[in-house]
Amino acid sequence: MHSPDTPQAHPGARPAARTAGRGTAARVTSRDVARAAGVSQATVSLVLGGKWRGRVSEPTVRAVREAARALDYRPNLAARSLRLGATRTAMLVVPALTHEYFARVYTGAAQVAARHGFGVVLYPSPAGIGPARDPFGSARTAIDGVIASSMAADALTAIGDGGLPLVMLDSDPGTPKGPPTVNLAVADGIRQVARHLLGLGHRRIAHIAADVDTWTFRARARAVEEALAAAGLPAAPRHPCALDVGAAKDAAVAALTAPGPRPTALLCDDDILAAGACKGVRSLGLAVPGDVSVTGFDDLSLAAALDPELTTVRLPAEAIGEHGMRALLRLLDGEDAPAVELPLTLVPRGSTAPPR
Amino acid sequence: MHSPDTPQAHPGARPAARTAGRGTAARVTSRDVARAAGVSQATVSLVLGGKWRGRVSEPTVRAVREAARALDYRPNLAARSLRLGATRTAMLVVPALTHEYFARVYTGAAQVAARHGFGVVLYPSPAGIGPARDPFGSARTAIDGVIASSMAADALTAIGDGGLPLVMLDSDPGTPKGPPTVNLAVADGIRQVARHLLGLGHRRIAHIAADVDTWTFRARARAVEEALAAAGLPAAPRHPCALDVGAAKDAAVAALTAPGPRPTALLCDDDILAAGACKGVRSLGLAVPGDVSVTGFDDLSLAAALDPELTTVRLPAEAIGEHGMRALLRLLDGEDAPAVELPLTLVPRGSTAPPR
DNA sequence: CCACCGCCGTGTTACGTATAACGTCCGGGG
DNA sequence: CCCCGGACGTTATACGTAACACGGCGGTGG
Repeated sequence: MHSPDTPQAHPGARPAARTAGRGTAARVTSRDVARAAGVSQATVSLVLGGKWRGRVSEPTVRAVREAARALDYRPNLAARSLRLGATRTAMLVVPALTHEYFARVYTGAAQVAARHGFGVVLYPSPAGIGPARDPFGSARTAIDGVIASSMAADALTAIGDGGLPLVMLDSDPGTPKGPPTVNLAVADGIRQVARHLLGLGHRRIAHIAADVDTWTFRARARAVEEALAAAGLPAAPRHPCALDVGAAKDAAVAALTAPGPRPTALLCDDDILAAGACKGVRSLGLAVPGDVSVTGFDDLSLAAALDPELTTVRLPAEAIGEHGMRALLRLLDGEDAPAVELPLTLVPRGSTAPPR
Repeated sequence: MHSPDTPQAHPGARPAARTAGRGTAARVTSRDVARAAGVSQATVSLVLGGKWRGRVSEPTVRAVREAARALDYRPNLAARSLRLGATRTAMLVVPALTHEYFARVYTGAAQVAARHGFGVVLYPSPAGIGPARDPFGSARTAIDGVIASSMAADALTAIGDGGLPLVMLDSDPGTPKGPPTVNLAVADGIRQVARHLLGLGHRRIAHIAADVDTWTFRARARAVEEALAAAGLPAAPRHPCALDVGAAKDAAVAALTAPGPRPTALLCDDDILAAGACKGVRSLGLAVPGDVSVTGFDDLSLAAALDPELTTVRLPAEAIGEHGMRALLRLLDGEDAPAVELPLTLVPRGSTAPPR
């Protein structure tokens, strides 16, 4: 119906027909500004670069600035990058932008970046990591550093940082001399959830676990064990499942119909699983939170859209992105960045109640 | 013979001050490749640029390619952009990346872009549109074109396209000689929802409307009127509200407690409103869909996470991004792009049933 | 034997910027 | 009187790539 697109980039691309049809965006260069201001191009560069103290008189500075504004001068970023050998651009690697968490991480990183004159680009095709030897492709020459989120350590080396400054988010901080990390206090978050449930009187808690091998989910699983052990309770039965609503529903049903006394609470590894768990509870004719309490993790917008609203843990996703970007900026300045761990906060809502 | 290696004394021999601790990523240039292959830099550029038909012999071509691969050569994008006057980068302007729809649009656009050697960057700070005269800032020199989604036409001019090629998504196609548009068949989508409800037997339908002044929501509102009128029914009472769960809940309560016979169905402008509407229904002690049917629009992942799952309309968000990118590519090739309208599909699920 | 042409490359230049190195003009100290 | 040095700019250069214009060279036709 619509035109199919060519599978490979055509080598004989057209000369792009500069300013085809559109308004002729007459590129104004620093030399044009210089001419207009009656000075040399070097002076324009000095003035607009801000390093003119003691080198250019104030009237001249004003003249240059005036001319630049009058001509609506924008420095050519490609030329600047070529000259400086730096692009003032960071690349953010995330598994999937459609997951709200990562979109928020991006937002935070971009905000801080913009404040420092940096841009943030996303890793091209999360799914299609090409031949191992060509990780970033030519993009490697177009970025100054990399921020990678929620990646297995080996997956990162598979991508290949290409010797670029690197910051890792939500990743294993274990490696002693590895890249700086910005992490969430996941264990503490889980502990808060557990204490909340225990405080309500729950003693039989099942764990709906995400079957995903990343640091954050491994940390969540371990934290659940530790939190219950600390309360002197037996280990919670663990029901691993894929990270989607349907799988979680099945896992919840399995948890609630397992032999032995029925759990009164389902502690879920994240909000999506919790949504599925709620459906599982109801599919058995039980009520949330009347018969079974359910908790989530992440505080996606989903959590407040469910009925009842999910008791969950808020992740400061934007802050993760912000700190990640700040760490990268420090790296680019030659300093080294300290590891960061951000605190989480429990958000008690309607999906939890004392057991009947 | 090779060119004599004249070791000219560089005036400013910079010892790579920046990369202090990190691995010094020895930049390999096309000239290095040329030396290794025993040819000139021009030949390397020709070969790697793909335009050597009849200009370079096949053995030489192989030698160059071999050398490039051996040295792991990556062309410097800044230099290429400077030379070509084009950056092979598009900018996508969206209101909020954290909205799943826009994240999916980005994904689609990026996919097509990558296939053509293009990159996609996001408009820096959606919230902070700075002084009107400096819309894209210097970024304007770093992009070849703009794809703008869901913007009021005037807001776009406020941003200022800066004379760059422009494609508009989900926007008013009204302007005769304006930019190419890629739109959704919103009216038809609403019609499908309305027919679905009417087919189930509903006759008293209230409209929970988003109080947002963009093309897509204006189109939805008008389509609701038309669809009911076409069925010979009186206009649906319209309850506008902000685009969040809480507001929608209140609006739903208002709709259901208004004087006169109670509506048996709530047609909502999008899934988020539908989620809120469901809560409103239940807050009155009524059931979905037993007492009141509820429909959404967008088919966010949220729709399948709710209980019951939402009857909604699936938007081909990725396809919107893909077509947007293709249209921009055509514009950059000097051709002009036809307006596109993508079809929507109803997704019947558990939130609708015949009225009691 | 020369003119001509196709093949296979090479020399050179320009893109726009940042900065090192180099004047130039003056007032003043020795 | 001479030279020094600060204030104020300018000239020149390099970043890495793409592409234009040119040029040997070997064969071929006249």
